Amino acid sequence: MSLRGWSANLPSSLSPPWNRNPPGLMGPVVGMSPDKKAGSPGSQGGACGAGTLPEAESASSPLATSLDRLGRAGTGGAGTEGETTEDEELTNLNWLHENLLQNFSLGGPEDIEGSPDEHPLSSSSSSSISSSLSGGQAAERDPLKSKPPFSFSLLIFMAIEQSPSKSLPVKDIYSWILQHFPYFSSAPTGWKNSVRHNLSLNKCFRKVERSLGKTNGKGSLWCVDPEFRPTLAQALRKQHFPNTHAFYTPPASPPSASSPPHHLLLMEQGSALRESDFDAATAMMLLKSASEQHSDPYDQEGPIDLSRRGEVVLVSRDPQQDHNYSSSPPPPLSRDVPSARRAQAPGPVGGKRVRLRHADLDEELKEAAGSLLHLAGVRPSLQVPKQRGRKSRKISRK
DNA sequence: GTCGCACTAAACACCG
DNA sequence: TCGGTGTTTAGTGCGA
Repeated sequence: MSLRGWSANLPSSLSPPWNRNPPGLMGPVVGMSPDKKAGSPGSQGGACGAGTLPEAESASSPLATSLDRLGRAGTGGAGTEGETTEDEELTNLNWLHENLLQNFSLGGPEDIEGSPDEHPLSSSSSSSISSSLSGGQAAERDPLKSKPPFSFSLLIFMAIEQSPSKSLPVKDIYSWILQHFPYFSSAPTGWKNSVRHNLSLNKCFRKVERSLGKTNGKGSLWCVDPEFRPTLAQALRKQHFPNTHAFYTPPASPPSASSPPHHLLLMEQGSALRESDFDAATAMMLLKSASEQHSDPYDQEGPIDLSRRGEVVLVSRDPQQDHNYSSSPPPPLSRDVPSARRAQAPGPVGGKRVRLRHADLDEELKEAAGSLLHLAGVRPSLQVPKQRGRKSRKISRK
């Protein structure tokens, strides 16, 4: 069954956005004139961080934990694009599973058991990446090349956060996106413009002067404003797992029981390529965000003891932030926060964080666990985040 | 119907 | 001069 096949079996509301979206999704991308610089994306991919960004390559982040390894392998990080093999991803996913699922004992192990030996992860996720891509069924690949269910801001966020130095030049951001979302490789360069647009306008991102000879001109480094890192992480989670609880909540019958849900079928069919990719990134971000709150040098709140479920500094759960991770009181929340961001004093600013109550923390942890379950293939009937992406754009606007 | 947000496109300026 | 980068503005579509 093809991806289209299974998606066709689902209600439209459960269908992943990239399938739910008609060809009009990113219509301009598909229908627009081919990228004049079509070669650039591919050619840039190999240069991700290597050579062009020594600081990113060599920088050993204080946060360089296993999570970072995960991130690096997932991104190709300091390596080249081609070096990121499925095995690496699988290894990392295994690590994720082995370490984190076991460390996260929030809802009880029954939530994450799902018979590890028969874990869908072992038979799907990473292997599906190559198999799906190497398959000759272009028609089935198309959906996989649909626009990822992440906003550009989140893509940038993931790219930056997965870099060892937590900062990337735009070029490497391009590369990361291209590497993880091949959709963009066939998209016109307009998306690059959007990336830059986001970098400039989204106050979540800050430009860092490059110290290595390069001054301000080309190739500034971009990093995530530490103040917004948790917010972005949460936005990522929210965007990807809006209804995590739906599957986090232990089902009446285990997912792997006699009546496997759609998602398991799909995983078995190796059709979850893109999603698995997303999952890896998302789960990593979730976990990283959790760990980085623990070690974020910018975090003035000090280390977080997950075992101490009293107060944890997390972002506000203001529904508004579900869609606007850049939201914060001082600057306007409107889409374009141009000079507001720059006018804003860099560095941590108090008052943006709220302390989550115990219940909220539980919810966070549950969501994290849900993400891991999702990563492991236990997914909520393809509960894909509410796709904010446009479904269709008129090809001819002007 | 309105509003906010994400996205796209374009133009322009700056820098190497 | 050219290409990459960064900024800004305008317009569009979608979901809440």
